Amino acid sequence: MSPKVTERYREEKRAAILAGALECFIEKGFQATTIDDIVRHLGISKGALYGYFPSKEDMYLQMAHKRMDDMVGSLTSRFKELPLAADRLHYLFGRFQSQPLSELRKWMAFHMEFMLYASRRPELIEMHQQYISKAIQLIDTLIQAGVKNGEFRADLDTESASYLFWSVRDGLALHFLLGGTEERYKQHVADMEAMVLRYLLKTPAAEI
Amino acid sequence: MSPKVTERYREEKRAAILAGALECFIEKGFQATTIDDIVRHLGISKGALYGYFPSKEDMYLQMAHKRMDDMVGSLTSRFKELPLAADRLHYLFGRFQSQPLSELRKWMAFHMEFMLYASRRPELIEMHQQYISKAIQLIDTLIQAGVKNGEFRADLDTESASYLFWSVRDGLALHFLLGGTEERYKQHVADMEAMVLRYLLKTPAAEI
Amino acid sequence: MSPKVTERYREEKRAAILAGALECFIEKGFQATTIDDIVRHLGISKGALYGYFPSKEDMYLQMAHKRMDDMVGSLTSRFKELPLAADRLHYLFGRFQSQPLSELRKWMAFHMEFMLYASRRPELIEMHQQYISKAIQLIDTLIQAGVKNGEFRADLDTESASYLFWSVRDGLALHFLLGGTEERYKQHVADMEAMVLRYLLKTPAAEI
Amino acid sequence: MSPKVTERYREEKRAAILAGALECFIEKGFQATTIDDIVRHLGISKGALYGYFPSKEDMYLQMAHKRMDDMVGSLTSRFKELPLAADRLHYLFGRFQSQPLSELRKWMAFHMEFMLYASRRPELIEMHQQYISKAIQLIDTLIQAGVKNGEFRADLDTESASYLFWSVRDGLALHFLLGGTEERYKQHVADMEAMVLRYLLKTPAAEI
DNA sequence: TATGAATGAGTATTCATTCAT
DNA sequence: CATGAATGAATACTCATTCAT
Repeated sequence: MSPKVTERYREEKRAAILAGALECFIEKGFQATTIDDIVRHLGISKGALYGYFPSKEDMYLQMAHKRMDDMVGSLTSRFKELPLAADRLHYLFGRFQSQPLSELRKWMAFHMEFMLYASRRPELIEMHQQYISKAIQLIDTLIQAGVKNGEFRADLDTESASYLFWSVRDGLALHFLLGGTEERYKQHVADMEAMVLRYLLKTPAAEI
Repeated sequence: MSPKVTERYREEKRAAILAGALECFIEKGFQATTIDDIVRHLGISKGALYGYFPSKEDMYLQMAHKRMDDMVGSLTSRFKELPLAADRLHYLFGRFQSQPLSELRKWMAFHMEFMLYASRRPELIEMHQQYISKAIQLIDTLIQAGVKNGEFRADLDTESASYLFWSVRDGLALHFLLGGTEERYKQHVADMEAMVLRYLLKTPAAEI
Repeated sequence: MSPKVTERYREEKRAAILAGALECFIEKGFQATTIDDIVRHLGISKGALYGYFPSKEDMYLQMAHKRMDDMVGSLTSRFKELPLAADRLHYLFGRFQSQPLSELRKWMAFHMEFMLYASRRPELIEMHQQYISKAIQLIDTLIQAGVKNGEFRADLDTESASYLFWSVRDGLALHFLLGGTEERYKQHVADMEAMVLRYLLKTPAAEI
Repeated sequence: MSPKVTERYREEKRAAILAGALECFIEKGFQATTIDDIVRHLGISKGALYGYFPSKEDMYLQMAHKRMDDMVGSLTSRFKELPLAADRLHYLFGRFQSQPLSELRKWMAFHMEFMLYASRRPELIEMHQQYISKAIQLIDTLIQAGVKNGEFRADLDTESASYLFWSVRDGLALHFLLGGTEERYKQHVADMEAMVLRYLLKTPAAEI
């Protein structure tokens, strides 16, 4: 009869379990992580975990969505302070550069395993498209604003450009998944920024 | 009793097994493919298979190497007929575009599974670096030739540019792993070519 | 604070729980019905349920007894209005015939599951004998009355006849557990009545 | 390349596993018997068992069919030596009587668990009807022969009578599942024979 | 009394690899 | 060399029951 307290408690516990499970997944991968790993890590019982999530797969899905929403939310709010499209992009590349490589690798592995997993399950593909389109739209909107501003070329296919943006970024992370130095990675991100801007900007002379 | 014949026979059988296994891996993925799947597909016995390969993992590794060597070899010989760096790149993008999406997806899934697999096994990372560096060097050499030619900008970090080249390409494939139309994919490859060339070429005005 | 009220309340709640649990058991079977199913069906909490019954098994047992007592009670009172043994039997067969097959099946499954369950637990067997003997005695008494009346043959082993009566009845239900039409079932019950009467009656010529 | 030897070996092993599993099922029941119980009992590995049967359920089904076929086969061949329908029935009742109660109980429990199990799985019901109809037809044919012979009444619904026959038999076994003495059981079987014959025979005077 | 979160033992099935024939 | 029967470790999920609030 006290839904408020219980509800809040459940929500917190739920989040705690998700966080603990994420640590496990990132450390060992989705498939390699067993339910026993997770409950041991969290210090709870199997039954407790299953009281909050119906399956391992479900935990995985909710986690991926949460991560994307967090990223989009954080960027959206930050972008409000940056009126110029080029500045927004620059901010983004700065975030890419400042993320430690070790962390990027784990995220990338997590993300890839999700995609691989989804690619064998037709019912997850639709859900994944929604997931990924949030990121595409974010950049698409950014580039459209840049075009309106007069910062970027008017003849751009903005959606395609958004795809390319994420492609270089994800492709680069992919190549650093298994090796490469922090230093080299930063260099590549810088060059990537140059390449992307040269592609978007009206006057190539303006490039870095 | 002549060792040559036996040796040749073994080699052919070995290649046949690898080819059959590859078909299975591409169809179902590495983990999902069982040894039983492979021997059933090939019409041989488990014992026979293990007479040629010590483990499933080993088959996987040899296959990945073979694939890369084939690609590099095929491109290297094709490049001899194309003196201009820009033409070589154009040829490459043409290959990207003409590959059916369904096939690309399978290759990408195969490739990703390999990387994910390697990322959890430190002993495989070194081997993967060699594997990947073959592709990097191919493009690095191509770009260096372009710089020497005077086709490309002299201030390029050619290795970095090579990384970016493969990054956009692989990143794009990654985004199309789970969905997207053939048409849209081709459009993105075309835009990708524009972006890369705009980055490499001296006179952006020269771009498509 | 008056114990009477509390006691009465407990008794009613207890009966309500038993009734709700019965519905679940009949619908899904004893083993397949979970405590969660029952409390969900009743809209109460697990703790509440365990405040009234020490275990799932206990609920099961009490339920079976109640059912048998109800049946015997109902028949006993009905029999008072039927002086002739043959009429009493005819009434019984009428009840068998008029019970919808779908309902009979559920009862039969319930009954069988109880027996199977008991057959693996020696401590329940004694209890089951009491349970079953109530039904046997009911018919035994009926037949003895018929013999005294002069309706039935004097050389009958009445207890054995009572066993046979229930055997045909339960065996028939058993055969219809998994299939068969309502129509066919009624036919069999009619023939069953003919067979039983032909066995009990002095003058076979008197049969239907 | 030696299918004969292998085939025979597989068949024997298959039968041995079935026999061992049956012992376990009869001892503990289908659901209560774990795969570990069975392999421990047989002294083989789990993998070996699953090389012969795809699932526990499948073993169960094959076993039930084999048992029925064996019974029908054995009776059919025995009946060839008994021209009179009444003798055939008498032989059957003799078999019922001579079967030790302890064994009957186990068979009955096994049989009941099968039915209960099937009653919750629509896809098994059809299969069960075929299973049971073999027994019904055996007796139906027997009774029809008796009618033609002039031994039995001409106005019988022979199929219905066949149902009644098995009903008394199975119902009796059901009542002795949980208790009762060997002696009492034999008495009931004898009375059952009397009841059934009195029902079938033209001249009741001819009974016992 | 009522609640419902937590417990944790229990189980069918898969599959890479071996090895006797 | 080839065969394929055998091995056995590994793993997600269920549910009757308890007990702190």
